[in-house]
Amino acid sequence: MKKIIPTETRKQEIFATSAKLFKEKGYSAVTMRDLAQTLGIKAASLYNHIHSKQEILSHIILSIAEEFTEGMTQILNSKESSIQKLKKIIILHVEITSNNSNGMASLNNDWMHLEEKQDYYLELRLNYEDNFRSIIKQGIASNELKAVDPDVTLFSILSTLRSLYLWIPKKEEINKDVLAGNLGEVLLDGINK
Amino acid sequence: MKKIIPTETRKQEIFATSAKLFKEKGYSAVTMRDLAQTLGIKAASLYNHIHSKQEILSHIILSIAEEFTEGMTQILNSKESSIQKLKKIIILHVEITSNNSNGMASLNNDWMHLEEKQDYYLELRLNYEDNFRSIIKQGIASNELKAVDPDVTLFSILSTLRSLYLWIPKKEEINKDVLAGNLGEVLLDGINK
DNA sequence: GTCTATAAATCGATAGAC
DNA sequence: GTCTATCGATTTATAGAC
Repeated sequence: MKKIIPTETRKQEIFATSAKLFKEKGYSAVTMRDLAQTLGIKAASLYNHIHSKQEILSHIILSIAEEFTEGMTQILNSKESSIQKLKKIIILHVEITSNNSNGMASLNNDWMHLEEKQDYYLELRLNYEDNFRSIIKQGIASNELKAVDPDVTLFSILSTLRSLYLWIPKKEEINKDVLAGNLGEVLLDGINK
Repeated sequence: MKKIIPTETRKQEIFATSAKLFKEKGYSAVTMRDLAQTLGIKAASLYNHIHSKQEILSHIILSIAEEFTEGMTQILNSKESSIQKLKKIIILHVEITSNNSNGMASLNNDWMHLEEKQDYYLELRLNYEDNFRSIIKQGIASNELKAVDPDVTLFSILSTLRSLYLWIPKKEEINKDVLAGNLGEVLLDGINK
């Protein structure tokens, strides 16, 4: 009796496996044969589930980007201190990265290989950074944060949060809340005694 | 009269142009024809100066990696406080990244496409991280630094420093010393008032 | 839903003229 | 030192049998 996998499940499996391979070698270096072989099928069979390699990349990156956009919107609408908003942003990154660390690699490193959807992705990213920066500026204005160059602060925190995908998979034993807490300490309070 | 470019100069030009293209699209997505066209010659002509595409990547990444190794050795040998050593590491990253931000992109994102030299690169990187971590641990032991998880601290600072290549090219008006100073404030003292 | 076979384009690299 | 021409391998994607 032949094992039949429903298309929708197979499609999710293709996205997940692709993200894993894209993280290891990057979008351009992963061939449809690599992907098929990892899934235990032939390359041609992939096209019964997806239309193109580009569609895979598009789905991986944009689904995460929209998740970040949604999270940022909720944080902006919450009536809390700037420090609390920054902590919520840290939690947002830990949460999304924990659930999809492979996809985060594509979002960080392979967005430039997006074709039709690249402009849309860049728009989401720019808006996200603008909102992030506005929270930092608000924190400085309300005297919660030190008056360091907001761009340096944004760059520093965001660089760390964007690199979480490299680090979280190696720290599986650690609790997400503990990690977010430690990151909040280091990123907000510093390490100098 | 024909313009003749000495091979050694041309070779440096090939390395520099490759690093620029590798930063934009990644090693795998840049073809020898892309590279040649940017240089205004034909692809076949490249092979009068270099032996393979792999040789280009190898040179770009390993020359920088060895620069970091050398810098770290000097910092380790300096008899200073842990805080001062950390500040020197920040300066080292700002310095190297300012001089070669395109190459830093390859070092960060394309090291997995190294072939013969990959093990050597990974050895240099691992040693660098071990030395970095030992400075942090020493700082905690001597009561200079807060007793946060050393791995979280290492990850956070190193993520920011490794991302400098994305940011420095956009901030050309800024002085390197000012940038290193601001980064030291944010990374070491935090932003919370 | 998966397969074999193959199309059409592109890849890194080489040979040899100038 | 650069060129034209080309090789052999590999790429994404399609057609059609089962």
